[in-house]
Amino acid sequence: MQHATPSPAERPLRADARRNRRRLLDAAIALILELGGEPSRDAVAERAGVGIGTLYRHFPDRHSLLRAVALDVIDRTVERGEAALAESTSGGEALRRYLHDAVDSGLGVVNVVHALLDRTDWPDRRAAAQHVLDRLIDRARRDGAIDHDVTATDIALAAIRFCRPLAIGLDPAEERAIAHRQLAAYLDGLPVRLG
Amino acid sequence: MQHATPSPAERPLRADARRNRRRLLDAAIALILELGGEPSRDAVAERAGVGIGTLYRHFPDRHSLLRAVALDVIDRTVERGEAALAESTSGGEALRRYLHDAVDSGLGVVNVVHALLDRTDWPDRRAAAQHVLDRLIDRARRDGAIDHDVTATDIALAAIRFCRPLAIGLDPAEERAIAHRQLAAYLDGLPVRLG
DNA sequence: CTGTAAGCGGAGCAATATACTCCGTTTCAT
DNA sequence: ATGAAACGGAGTATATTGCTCCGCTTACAG
Repeated sequence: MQHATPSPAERPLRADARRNRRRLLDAAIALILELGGEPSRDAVAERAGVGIGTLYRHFPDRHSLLRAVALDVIDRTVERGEAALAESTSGGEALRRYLHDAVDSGLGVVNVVHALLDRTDWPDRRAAAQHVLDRLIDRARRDGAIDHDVTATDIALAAIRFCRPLAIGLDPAEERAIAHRQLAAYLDGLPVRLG
Repeated sequence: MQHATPSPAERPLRADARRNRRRLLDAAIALILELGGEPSRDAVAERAGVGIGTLYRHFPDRHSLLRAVALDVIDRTVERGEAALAESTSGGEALRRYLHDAVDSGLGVVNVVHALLDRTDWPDRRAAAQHVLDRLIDRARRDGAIDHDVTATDIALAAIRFCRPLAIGLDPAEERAIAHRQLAAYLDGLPVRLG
């Protein structure tokens, strides 16, 4: 045990491997958002412009692709949540911005994946997401932007509803535009006005 | 060609056949609402407590079950829309009632089915649904309940969004309760208050 | 009560879709 | 230039689903 044997995960990926991994993730996200369900492996590989062998090398078993997709999206959402918290002038504005960002960053896939995955997966990330949301709500409350009867569950469920793809054959831009419009109206209707 | 040969469709179904048909429809609706997608034939038959042969006798080809489900739900929705129009004291109230009824009567399956079916199917019913919606909006506008920039498309898309199953493993009652809460907030946030 | 046609169930086969492996070829990094 | 890493995709195994067929059961008219 002289020099710690570097676990294989540590070795940096070759450039093409990193690129393909990213492509697979993006393809999977796009497909899930489009069809509102789990896409077949072959479809993901084709969409990514990559061989199936490549998909299996990066994501060997049934769940690992979905897991990776969920982590990717959650991380992005948490990051944006932090930014919203840091940069917004009011709690209401931060919360509103967070939810609109969630629509844009594809949080919808997490909902879809969530249904397919064991809840015991990635407890840490879920905790991180939960934590950001809690802080957002807390601040919005302290600023008087939302009532106390608006719970974290309400917001989480709203995120699920408004981020979920309509799966009606709309193109992604239109889909997002609609989600933003509807979300805005919903937020306007929540007890007490959001900044 | 003496006495007009009665087309087979005309002969009234035997009592058990009618019961089973109804069961199949209900099972299909429940399954679609639960999993947010097309259920397998076998699953529908099992849920209905009926043999697969029976399913195929009633709905011989790929689309006929889905079509029947959609017609069933649309008819119910149109009916309720008419009632809302007839019984409500204001246009805003009628529109609000219509949307909440849509959540209850499983309009969500139409969204799901819609994506799987050819749009050229059942043009008549679609027209009927469209017509009720148009009248509801027209009346709500005349009553000053909604602005002119709230279009029929907005309302239709809202119906799609709020009726769509969350497919998160909630039981149906909870699912509906959430949809009602969210819909209410959304409606409150629409330009100009609904009666 | 009885006969019979309408209806039922579900085993089982065919078709399709999906998961996953394997290995010769290509690309990257040094 | 060369070895290690990664790639592609044909091909096979497996699961899923769609659908048929026919012997049995049930409704209901007479």
